[in-house]
Amino acid sequence: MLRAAIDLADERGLEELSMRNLAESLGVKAMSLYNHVANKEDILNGILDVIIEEIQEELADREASISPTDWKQRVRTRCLTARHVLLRHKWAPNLMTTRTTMSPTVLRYFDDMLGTLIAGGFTMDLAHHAMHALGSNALGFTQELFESDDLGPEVAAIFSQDPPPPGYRNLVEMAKHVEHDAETTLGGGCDDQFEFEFALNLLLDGLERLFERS
Amino acid sequence: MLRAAIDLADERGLEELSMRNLAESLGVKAMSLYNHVANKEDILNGILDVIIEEIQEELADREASISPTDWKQRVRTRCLTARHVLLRHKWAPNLMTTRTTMSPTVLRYFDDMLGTLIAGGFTMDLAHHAMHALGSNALGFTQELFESDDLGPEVAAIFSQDPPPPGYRNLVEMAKHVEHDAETTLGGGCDDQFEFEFALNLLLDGLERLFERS
DNA sequence: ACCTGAACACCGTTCAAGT
DNA sequence: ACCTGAACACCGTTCAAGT
Repeated sequence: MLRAAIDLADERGLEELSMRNLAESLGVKAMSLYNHVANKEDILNGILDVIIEEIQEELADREASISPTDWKQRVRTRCLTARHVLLRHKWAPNLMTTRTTMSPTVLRYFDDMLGTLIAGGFTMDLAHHAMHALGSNALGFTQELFESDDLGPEVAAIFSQDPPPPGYRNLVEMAKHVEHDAETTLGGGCDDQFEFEFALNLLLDGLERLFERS
Repeated sequence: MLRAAIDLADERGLEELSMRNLAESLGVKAMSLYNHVANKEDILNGILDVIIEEIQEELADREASISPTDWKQRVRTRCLTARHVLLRHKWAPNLMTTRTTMSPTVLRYFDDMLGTLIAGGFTMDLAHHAMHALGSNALGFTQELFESDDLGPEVAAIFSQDPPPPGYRNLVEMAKHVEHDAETTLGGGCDDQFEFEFALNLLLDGLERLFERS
């Protein structure tokens, strides 16, 4: 049933995941779902747990070859693996940011990350701040505030004016620069994978410096 | 009207912001709202614009005394000011993460941030990546994945067991450590302000190093 | 134990009708 | 120009009734 919910979200989006739609995809009526689950909240928390388990499974393969004390490589791998799984479930970040309570599965996931830092020699204090600083990177996503593919008509107008209107000149120039640089672009937009790794490396390098001084 | 929507969200939360409730708070019927706005989406985008404008106003005061070329201090001030405004509107981050199109007002806000980096001497390339790396920090929030105040009964049970169950030991130890450390704690939870600034400084210091080598 | 139809209290939104 | 009642197509959820 959680599987069916995930498939539905993958194929039709999060907003199409209603009790009625989910029931239909299972060949049953909506009210029957309440025999297996307390409410919709339960389903949403449940599918997130399944996603986390997917990440953990993929991690088991990828982490095996890395030294337990090489915290930097391990943390990087954890974040990149999470991101790899989330690419299959693009709705997951939006769901994660709206969840309010944390399940044991998610807790377990964070415990592994924290354990990686401790095993690498972090003090409890630095490890604590590091967990917060990694933030959503630990779960494989960054807050995408630049949905450059879906700019509305008003914004499109700003970018097509020549000369560009005052107050928007820097962004227009940046857009041109990005477009003309074949190395950092993918299909006209930004290279999300590169940007994710750039931010992640910034954080990891910063933590490494603090670690070496502690 | 946008003012009324913001007040409603401030007082009763984002989920209580419905067309019917908003209309009632204006002493009018729900259908009347459609004479002033195309749909609810318009309202949500509109109140975010108002929030951005609040940030810009507060920035006008705080930024005046900082040198235009001191990008680090300026960016830090921008992020902290945004955060300061968001503390008055706790629902705003959740709303920002679900918006899909960007308004000219938001665009303008990002243009100012980008301009700050350019004025500080950043290459266009580094400035571009910096904008992505700052992510939600630029708008004053980090993805709070640790809502430590609202842990459900299952999670509470994990933290109250002695000895702690395997797989959760690092987190339990960290929780104890944080609780016993009066300097880094506020009311038993984490010091969100400290964590925000910690992550922000990590990013700023990292960018500074890249800047000096470019 | 599991399913279901009918109903309830909500949504956002449309439309024809009022002033 | 602005407001409104009635209605539509949706929600999540409850409950009494079926097997």
